[in-house]
Amino acid sequence: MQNRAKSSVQPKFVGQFEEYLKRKGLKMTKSRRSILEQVFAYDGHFQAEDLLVSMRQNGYPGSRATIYRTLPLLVKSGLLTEVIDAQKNSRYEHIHALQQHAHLICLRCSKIIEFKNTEIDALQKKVCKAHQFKPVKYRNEILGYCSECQTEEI
Amino acid sequence: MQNRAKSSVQPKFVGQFEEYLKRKGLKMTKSRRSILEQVFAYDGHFQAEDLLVSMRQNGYPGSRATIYRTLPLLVKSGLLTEVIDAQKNSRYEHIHALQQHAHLICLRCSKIIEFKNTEIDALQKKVCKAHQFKPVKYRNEILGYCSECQTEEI
DNA sequence: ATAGCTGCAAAACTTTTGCAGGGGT
DNA sequence: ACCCCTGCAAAAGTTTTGCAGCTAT
Repeated sequence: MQNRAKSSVQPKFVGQFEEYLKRKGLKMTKSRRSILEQVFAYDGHFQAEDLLVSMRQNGYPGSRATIYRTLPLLVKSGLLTEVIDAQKNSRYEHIHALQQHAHLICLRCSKIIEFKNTEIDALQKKVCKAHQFKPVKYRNEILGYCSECQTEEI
Repeated sequence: MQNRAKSSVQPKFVGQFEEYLKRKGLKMTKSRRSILEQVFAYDGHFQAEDLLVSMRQNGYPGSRATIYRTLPLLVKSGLLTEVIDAQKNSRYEHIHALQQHAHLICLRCSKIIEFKNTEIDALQKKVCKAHQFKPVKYRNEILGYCSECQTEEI
């Protein structure tokens, strides 16, 4: 039972979550802290179910329900981003400090390639402003075939 | 039993679908034709279930399964576009001839506002090319609060 | 003390699938 | 004829929820 990933969450992220919770009149609990830790222990994109398995393996408690209840909170607190994959399931990725990015998702091998493009971001913000729309979440996913899977037909 | 919406599908769309089906070794059937008609009778965005109800109301036969099996074909034939809504369900809209567009989706009232931005489209294509990625489907949905629902907090 | 949390299991929902019979080409 | 299609109902799979007991503040 290696207590790995124990210190992988930067304090400022914990703080950001606590602040969000407080603002909403919610509480910081052991479960939520554990989930926060595990979430940041992930390198890439993961699903709720992945997280559950990972938590069980690492000896953390936590039920499926709690995970499903917590992930949206992390999204709303700004620590997590939700990506809808090719199978239309929710995948998440934590903000690794860097700027926002979008995804190319392969319909055959399910690979997810990240890309960033500040021009697109800027244009999107402009559109929102023009419509007096207050953006919360951007979905900018391009589905198709990656260079290795191009032979595949739709 | 008004036989409305009978002629709302332009022949060229029927042709396009037939061509796709032929290319795939599939058949044009009554069910598929009915679904095509009903799909083009819709003004805005609809879900599979909406279509089922609408077809029942208009006296068309057709089961849920067939609808779920046909909509993806229409997408692949290029006649329909899939949009993932705030609840993560599939919504569809037929191409009303015009160019591609993206969506602002209100998290509170679920309203869907369309917008087009050719600059964004061009940039996305450029990104794909840079990654040797063959795009099939673009998801460009911005979730947030429309001008009337801004008071709402997340 | 008082909200709010958690876990479990059941429920809810959309979407998919197996199968037996019907239908285009 | 052949293969594809359809309907039904059941299944699958993810996500949500009710409830009873527990826990931060």
